Amino acid sequence: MDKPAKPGQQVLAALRRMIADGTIKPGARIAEIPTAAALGVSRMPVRTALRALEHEGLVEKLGARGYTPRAVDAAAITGAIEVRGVLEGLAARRVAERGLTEAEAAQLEAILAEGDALFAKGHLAEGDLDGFYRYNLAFHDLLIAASGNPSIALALGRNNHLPFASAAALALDWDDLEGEYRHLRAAHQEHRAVFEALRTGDAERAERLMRGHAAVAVANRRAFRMLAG
Amino acid sequence: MDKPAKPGQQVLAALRRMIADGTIKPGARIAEIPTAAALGVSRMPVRTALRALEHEGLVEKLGARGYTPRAVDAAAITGAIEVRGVLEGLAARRVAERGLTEAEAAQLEAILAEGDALFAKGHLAEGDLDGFYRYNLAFHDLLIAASGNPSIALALGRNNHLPFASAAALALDWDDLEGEYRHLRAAHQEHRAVFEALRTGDAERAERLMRGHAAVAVANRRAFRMLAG
DNA sequence: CATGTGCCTATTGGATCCAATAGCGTGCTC
DNA sequence: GAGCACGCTATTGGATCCAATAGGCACATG
Repeated sequence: MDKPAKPGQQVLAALRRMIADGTIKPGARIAEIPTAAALGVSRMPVRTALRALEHEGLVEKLGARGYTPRAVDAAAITGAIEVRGVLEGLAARRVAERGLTEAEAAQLEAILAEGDALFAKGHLAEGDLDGFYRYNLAFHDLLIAASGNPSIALALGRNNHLPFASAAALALDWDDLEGEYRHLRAAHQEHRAVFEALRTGDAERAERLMRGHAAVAVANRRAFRMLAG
Repeated sequence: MDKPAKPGQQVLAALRRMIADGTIKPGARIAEIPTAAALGVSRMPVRTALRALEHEGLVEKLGARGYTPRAVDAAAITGAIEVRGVLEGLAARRVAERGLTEAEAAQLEAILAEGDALFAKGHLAEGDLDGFYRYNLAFHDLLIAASGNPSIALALGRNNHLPFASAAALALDWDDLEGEYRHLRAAHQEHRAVFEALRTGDAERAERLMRGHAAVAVANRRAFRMLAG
């Protein structure tokens, strides 16, 4: 399981990482040939990856002189999180309006039970962060899938690539695990509240809750500290 | 101006058209080699175009057996329009919250004046449809740009490729020009209402109006008739 | 007769090569 | 001395070739 990654995917991941961690600074040119040489592949996967990153909005074409990373500042991240908020809010609204099916309710309950289990003992254990990651993602994904509107998932696909913008991107402060425990538990309780709104068919409330749920990520100071540092 | 199109762009446009007009039906396989042969180019631009269309959500990968057009039904279009509604609603909200600058207000007023001129004489002339198209697009684009959130424009980029989903896609019933005149004038009046909400800083109202403005496109029967026929 | 296995072929992904193009520097001219 | 034009070079886009892979079919076996 260490090396099954296809070359093309590795190039894409490598470029994403380099852009994210500042190895390639915004404003710097990204040409195909040097990049391909540096990564030890041909120009082809690099070209593919750059086109994909352009579609994702991470880089922008620089005329006929290659690409350059798009500057990603705190405002951009905030904007992406706002977009996620309204899209997931729309998903929640639609699910509430349509009403939960038996199967969906059972599935959501099962997912939320995982969350309950994580926080039952009052603190975070080692594997719990990974557990929360999966639980959180499952909740959001199921909600989006249940919305019955594929355009929502499609539109969300973009934002998830920006750092900290995705629901999957947990910005954890490892120096303040108690604080993080409270944050994550609050998020879990918001999930429960959304679930109640869905069950009762309160579309307005479901949308509002879901929007607010995304907004808390904006308040996470850790993300901005990392940007500054 | 007849032949300046780059080969790659032509392939992309050709595939889009073929998918839109049903030359390639959903469920049918799109393989690189036959497609390239049919279009008289090599596999490379076809590959590029298919990747782009996949990002746009018009086709989906069929395992290792090529691509297939995504089925686009009335529900999909409705969904895309809903997404456009919440995104443009978010843009309007942000502009209203932040307040219009002098320059933005003047620009919007100039654009709206174009709309006023179009409807002043009480009926639609020949070139007016084109005029409305440009006016409408200018209004929406300016609003999105003024939101200061590039993620909105990025997310909207996806939906505009689906037929009838974009603000630029006017579904006109050429057999009922009087009815269309009323529709378009109503849209123009909604623009005016949004502008008022922006000026007064009523974010809630601006968002609601903008959402409703997108929703009227859903009610347009013409789109569904075209789908059926 | 059904099922599992192994080979074969069709198809995509990657590498290398070639052509077109745009930017840029230099030199000439006014 | 400044501006324009020409040619050069760097870089992307396209074509062709090769390798890896997955799906399908046939055959053998239980």
